[in-house]
Amino acid sequence: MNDHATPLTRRRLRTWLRILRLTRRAENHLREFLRRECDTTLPRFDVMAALHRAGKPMKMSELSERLLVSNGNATAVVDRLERDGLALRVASESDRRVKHVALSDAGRTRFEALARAHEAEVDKLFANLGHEELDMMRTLIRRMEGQSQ
Amino acid sequence: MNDHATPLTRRRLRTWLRILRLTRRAENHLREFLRRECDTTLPRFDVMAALHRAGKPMKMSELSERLLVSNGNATAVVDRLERDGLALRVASESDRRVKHVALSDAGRTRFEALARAHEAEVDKLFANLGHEELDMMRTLIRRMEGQSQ
DNA sequence: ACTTGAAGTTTCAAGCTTGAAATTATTTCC
DNA sequence: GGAAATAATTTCAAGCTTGAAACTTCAAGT
Repeated sequence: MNDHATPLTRRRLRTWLRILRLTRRAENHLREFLRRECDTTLPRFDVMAALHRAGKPMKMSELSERLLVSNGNATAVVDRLERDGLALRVASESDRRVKHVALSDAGRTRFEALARAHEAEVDKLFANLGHEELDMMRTLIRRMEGQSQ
Repeated sequence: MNDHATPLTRRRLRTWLRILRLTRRAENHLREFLRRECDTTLPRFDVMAALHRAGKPMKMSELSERLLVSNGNATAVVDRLERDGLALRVASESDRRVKHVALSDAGRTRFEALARAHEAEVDKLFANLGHEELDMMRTLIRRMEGQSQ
């Protein structure tokens, strides 16, 4: 057992490239799906999902941290959602530096439909994996992130 | 065994979100690394890697297909690499619609240094995983892509 | 040769994304 | 209380990315 023909370093690189490819393919598929079927984009969906999940107004910085994007990026996407009436910005009362952002009623309604369609599409994408394989996948990811950051 | 408390659909979604987060984190880390230590960007690195790997001039369309990006995107990145003297475009002799793109000598030299640094950084990122876990990861990815798509 | 359709690439507008600088507000420390 | 450091957000330029339209060239059938 324990075939070390390929050095560990090389195998880590190959694995990373495989993960990257998988993610790109899935993202491309979902982007296309959201565009064609739902007339929206992935970044907008991600922001709406984060806001919906939070259930209460979020600070701009919480949003960008949650989504792993820059502050400037969050500002730009929220600007567009706000322009389209899907999100609202409210200045915080306790700290006037802070802006709270939340889905509007229209945004919440819109997102709930989007979320159902998106979930169904993800279900198709991962149709080949069952419970055990999915759990194994998440276990490996958790281990990967173990202490390295 | 076989705990189905969480429905399969929901578990597929959770797993996808975990993969997405892992990929984003790793990409952010590598982008930052390439910027700070190597004065370059991820898209440029990806294009150079594809050209280096091919070992011979590639059609623009082969490049964008390989990288899973649009043709317009490949054009833009190659434009910048060419401007910086790292890549070369040559019109095909047999088909005048086709442009072949390859690394210049400077580009090849530059990439070889970049690749070493990049590989070492990926090695750090995945330091927590050993041979078996990496193989398992790739097996799961292969199965995921099984017939869907 | 001519038309029609398809293929390869670029161009373009719009949107996404980053990192740095600027702006405004708060906190801390004299 | 005032200066200086810190924090939250926005602004901005540059680059990335897409999808559609335009352009050039090739292939096939007439």
